[in-house]
Amino acid sequence: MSDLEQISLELEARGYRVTPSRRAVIAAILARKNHFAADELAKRCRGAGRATVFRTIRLLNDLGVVCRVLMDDGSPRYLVSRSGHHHHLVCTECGTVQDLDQCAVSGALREIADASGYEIEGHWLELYGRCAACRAKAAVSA
Amino acid sequence: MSDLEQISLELEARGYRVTPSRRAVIAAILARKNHFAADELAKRCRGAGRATVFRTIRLLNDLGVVCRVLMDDGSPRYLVSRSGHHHHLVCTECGTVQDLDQCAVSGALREIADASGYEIEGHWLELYGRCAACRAKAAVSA
DNA sequence: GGCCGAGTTGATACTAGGTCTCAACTGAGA
DNA sequence: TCTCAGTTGAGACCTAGTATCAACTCGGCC
Ligand SMILES: [Zn+2]
Ligand SMILES: [Zn+2]
Ligand SMILES: [Zn+2]
Ligand SMILES: [Zn+2]
Repeated sequence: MSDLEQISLELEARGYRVTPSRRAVIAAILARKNHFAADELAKRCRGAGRATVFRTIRLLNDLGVVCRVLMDDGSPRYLVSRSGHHHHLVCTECGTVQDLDQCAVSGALREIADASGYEIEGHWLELYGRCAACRAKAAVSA
Repeated sequence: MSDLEQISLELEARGYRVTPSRRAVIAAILARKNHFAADELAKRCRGAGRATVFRTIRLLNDLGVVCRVLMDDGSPRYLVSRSGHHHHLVCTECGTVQDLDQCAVSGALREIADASGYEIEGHWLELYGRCAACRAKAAVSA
């Protein structure tokens, strides 16, 4: 079963219609190798208007099919990624995003909750760095 | 020495002029008890135009006088806060922001760097929860 | 005092990244 | 076939800024 079909089934299972517009958006997303900007996808994706592209991205984000990633300049990008709680490691040179399978703050939460009196409900974490490939390239050219 | 004077000296020490417009913006910021939106400050602050308010906020942010905080709905707010690396704990009910004196991820960075091959350069972290006051209020009304 | 030039200002236009509105359309089920 | 909730898209609108640029300010120098 293709990714497109799988996502379609997921949509149907939750009571959403799988329309031609939504198919077009999902196909355009799956065709992107790396992360993408919503506006860029809207321009690239004939078959769905801008509002529908944004709505579909939000829908897929809610479903856990895509993740929203904040780049180091603060601009948002989207990424086909695994669902469930996780964070990303973004290369500041080439933009490659790597999923992190563990949450780097979960361990500290109890301590922070105790010290602050807050009941911690959620968090947002992005990590920025230079990936192995970019570091190797820099080492060669240096 | 007032906060306003202290910040003015800091500006002068870095080669920036302390103009009436900047004084007005800084005074308006210091008058805010909690965090504030840049646009809201621009509306409230007679004595400086919108562009100058935004420019001054950015300047103060660069100087470490104010911090940018992402609320849980993603909207940015600013806060007079200490300089240096730190994070914030935001109450999702009343909006109170608490400075955290320790960085909750610094311990995990080495491990993540080793596992990923990335050289980690920075990160962005916000924590969300319900503060002690809001929890107490909820408990009473329940 | 007068002049210079860098720093600063603010009105306005512009941009990114979205959301809202609303009339038109679609399609699954009664 | 009728119905009506779900969906769509053009376009208006919104927030959070940044870019432009002519005008202004002011410290330093003659
Ligand atoms: Zn890279
Ligand atoms: Zn986490
Ligand atoms: Zn609170
Ligand atoms: Zn930190």
